[in-house]
Amino acid sequence: MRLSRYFLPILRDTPKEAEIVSHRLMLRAGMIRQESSGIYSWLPLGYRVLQRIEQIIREEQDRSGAIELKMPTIQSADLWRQSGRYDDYGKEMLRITDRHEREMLYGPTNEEMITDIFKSGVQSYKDLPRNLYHIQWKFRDEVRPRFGVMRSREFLMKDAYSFDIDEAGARHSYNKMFAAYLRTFKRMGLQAIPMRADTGPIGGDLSHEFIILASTGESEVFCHKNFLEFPAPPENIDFDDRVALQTIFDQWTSLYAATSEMHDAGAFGKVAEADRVSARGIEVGHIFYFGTKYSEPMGCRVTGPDGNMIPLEMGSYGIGPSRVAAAIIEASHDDNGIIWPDSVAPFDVALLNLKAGDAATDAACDKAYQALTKAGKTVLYDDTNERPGGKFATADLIGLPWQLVVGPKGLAEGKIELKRRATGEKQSLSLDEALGKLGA
RNA sequence: CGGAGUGUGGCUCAGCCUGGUAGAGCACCUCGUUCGGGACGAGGGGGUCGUAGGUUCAAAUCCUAUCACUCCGACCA
Repeated sequence: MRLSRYFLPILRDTPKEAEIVSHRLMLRAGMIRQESSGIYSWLPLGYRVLQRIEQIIREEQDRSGAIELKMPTIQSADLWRQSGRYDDYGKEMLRITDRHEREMLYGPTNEEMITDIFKSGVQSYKDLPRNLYHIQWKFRDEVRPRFGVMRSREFLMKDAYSFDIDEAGARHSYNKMFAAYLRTFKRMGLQAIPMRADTGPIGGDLSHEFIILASTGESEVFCHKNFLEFPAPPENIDFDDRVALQTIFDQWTSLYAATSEMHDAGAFGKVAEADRVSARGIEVGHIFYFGTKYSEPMGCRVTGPDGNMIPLEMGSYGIGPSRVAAAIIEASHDDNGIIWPDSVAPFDVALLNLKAGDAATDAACDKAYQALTKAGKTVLYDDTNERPGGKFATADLIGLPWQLVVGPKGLAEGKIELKRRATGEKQSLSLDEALGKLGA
């Protein structure tokens, strides 16, 4: 993409409402724009990041055996009356009336709808287990939205729902998501720590929040420091291997880790002092096992082996990709701007033309652009005639993994600069060498 | 929802107290000089001062209402 043809509204000043670094940087880098309190547009650069995050989530959900579908944002109040949550959910739910005076709502979550869908499509225990997920916009009318997309009212959520015949099966389904989440966050460059969590309005008795440590996190968390080094499950893990998944679950829950709501100071005190981590954290995922809380009242049952009707054991599993985008920035930035992990960066390479209009420089940049594109790299080519200093600052702000700097001076010496954003390391190379380093 | 505060060109803000018909920096446009880590000069465009009402010869400024947004507390991906 040529910058001269792109839509990238960079801000030089920091908008005053932005309190935390991810919000500031997302606004300054032209990723998002506030439309209303807690409601944001994702501008082209931000949307690319969001899509990459979504794709990693999708790949790991699929790997674990979950099946993607798409449910609507608008739901009928009747569905929620069946579970009894229409009245329970309170003002956080955005209620809407259509032209026929029918009561509708903008979905804050989808347990009711998926249960309704599932029961209409499955009659036998032989059709189990299943896990269905979608990635869809949600709306929760937060009393106080803040921190940009970190706590917004409209937000994107991947929500998965598992259906099993019995508790043992449901626990395996839970463990699948547990392992998939560890892999998902690791791929995004985040070390997420599962912590025992309160189940809140979703209900149930087994629940973990996946927390990443960040000084601007909203919750206070306590954990064993070894969690910071734990490896995620490997790519080839067998999700049908109950023992292997239980082992992963046991490992990751063997040490102390809790949010402030679940914190047990006494238990934490037994952890060696040097191993204790008290920090602030950002919740990037939350998984629940809640048994028959929805299947029972909504009549989601199948015929079991003995011919009797059995209500399904369910769980739900959420990740907020829009929040994750902000969380990644909280975890990965410096004074100059964002430092994108390779896996979620909006483009792979920033190509900086230091003298647009100069024939030799333009030619070298064109060559690099084409070679990189052909090699499957995404390139944001700054072909504008801005002052070079501004290009460097902009490149650091938007934080692409690599910066390839091409100017007449370097070309004359046969050397151009390749900079790694994360380390600041710069190499002087010939154009071909630089392209080789980038895999082109 | 309780408490506090803010609305003035795209962004950051001054002006308001003490009414006299709107400013600065950045950004943007033109020309020129520049060009390797947020350039310089000259010229230029852009604002119903959140909205509605009121007071007044006169309102960004005073009064009333209203809307929006932000921050501090209880909820959540």
